[in-house]
Amino acid sequence: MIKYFISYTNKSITGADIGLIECFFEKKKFRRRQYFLQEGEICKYSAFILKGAMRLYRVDEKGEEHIVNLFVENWWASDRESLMNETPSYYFIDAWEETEALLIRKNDLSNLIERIPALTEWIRRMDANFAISSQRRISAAISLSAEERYYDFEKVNPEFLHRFPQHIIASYLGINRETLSRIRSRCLKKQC
Amino acid sequence: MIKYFISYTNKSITGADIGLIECFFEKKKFRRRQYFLQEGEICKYSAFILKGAMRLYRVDEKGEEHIVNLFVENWWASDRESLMNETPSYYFIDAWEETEALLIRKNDLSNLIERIPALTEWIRRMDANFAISSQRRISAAISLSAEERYYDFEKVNPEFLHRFPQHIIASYLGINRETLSRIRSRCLKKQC
DNA sequence: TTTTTTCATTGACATTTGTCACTCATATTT
DNA sequence: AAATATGAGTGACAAATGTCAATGAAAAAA
Repeated sequence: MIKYFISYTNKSITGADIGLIECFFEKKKFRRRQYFLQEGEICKYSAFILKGAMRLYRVDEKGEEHIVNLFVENWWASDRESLMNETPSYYFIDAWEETEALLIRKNDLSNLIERIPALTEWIRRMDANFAISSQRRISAAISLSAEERYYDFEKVNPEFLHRFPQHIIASYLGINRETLSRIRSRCLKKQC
Repeated sequence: MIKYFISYTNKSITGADIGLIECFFEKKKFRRRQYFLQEGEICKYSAFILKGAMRLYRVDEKGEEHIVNLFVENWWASDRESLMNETPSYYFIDAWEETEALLIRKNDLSNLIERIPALTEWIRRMDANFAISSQRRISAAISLSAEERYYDFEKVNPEFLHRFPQHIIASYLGINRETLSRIRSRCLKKQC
């Protein structure tokens, strides 16, 4: 489990550090559809996903789910707004697949980062990755049509296509299932 | 100038640290419309804005600008994807207002962070703020109508309303100027 | 196996948003 | 002052996307 971390860093980590890391993280399994966070709760943990997939979504007044983010192996799942400010979350996070994750509390992570320089760098890289994917997503959302967003998604996240059903992908792209279905059938007719 | 940093951290910073920080940052002024980054260039610096406002945007095949982000005082302006991966940027960043900023190279910032623990914490907080605002933006983009997005924007960024013209705000929201104009006039008629 | 759920597709139609063309007002530059 | 750029508003119409309703297939549960 700790291998995931180590393989990312180029700096050496001592055995003592590894012990320290292991004792702050708590391994937890989530069954399909099990909540990691519910609307109104304060997010207490960041979850590093070892195996499986989670989704972060908002539920609107009509009860519709809107997929704000999808997380798979080696990504952090959390609502950073709630975690950071200790405010009730507007979102739900649940396991879409059977999931295994390492949980850590905000303060524990801060402490570890302070003590282990290699971790600092690794976490910054994860933050940068998140920032990059968010910027791409925003750029697509404001400047591409539904169809273009889908093809972009196909190109950037090909593995997601098989892992999540179409209505989840549609929601992630900000369109409804019917529209996505039509985009796909239009594409099949054109053989593209 | 360095005050901006210090006021954010709760930890004490020594005079030596301040000297170190000052010698890595380079102060630069941008005239209105002056580029900080152009499409195809590799982003070499992060810019911490002391005074003014910058915009990050994409230009599509038709030559239309799409505002991906707006930055004002105490925010970092950069294209993290280009900065991080040292790849040519897809975006432009320019000064919308007369702007004064502190520039720093990626490696210099990494070095400073490694040496000054208080900075680490502060930078993490900035990264978290960026993550929070990105998530809000994505959530709005995929789940709200143009009208709802505008009212949300009004609520979340009231200061932007007076600082940027309507066509910039429209683009930021992913709608066109005419639609925004109609949303506003509809609202005036209803006295809301 | 039978029974439910979940997921995908399609047609008819409504609504939202975009496009184009034109006008006016206000800054900004010459 | 005249000329030019910039920003905002509006009508007529087009295109994209959403909504509702119905169907069938496949997967999961009983």
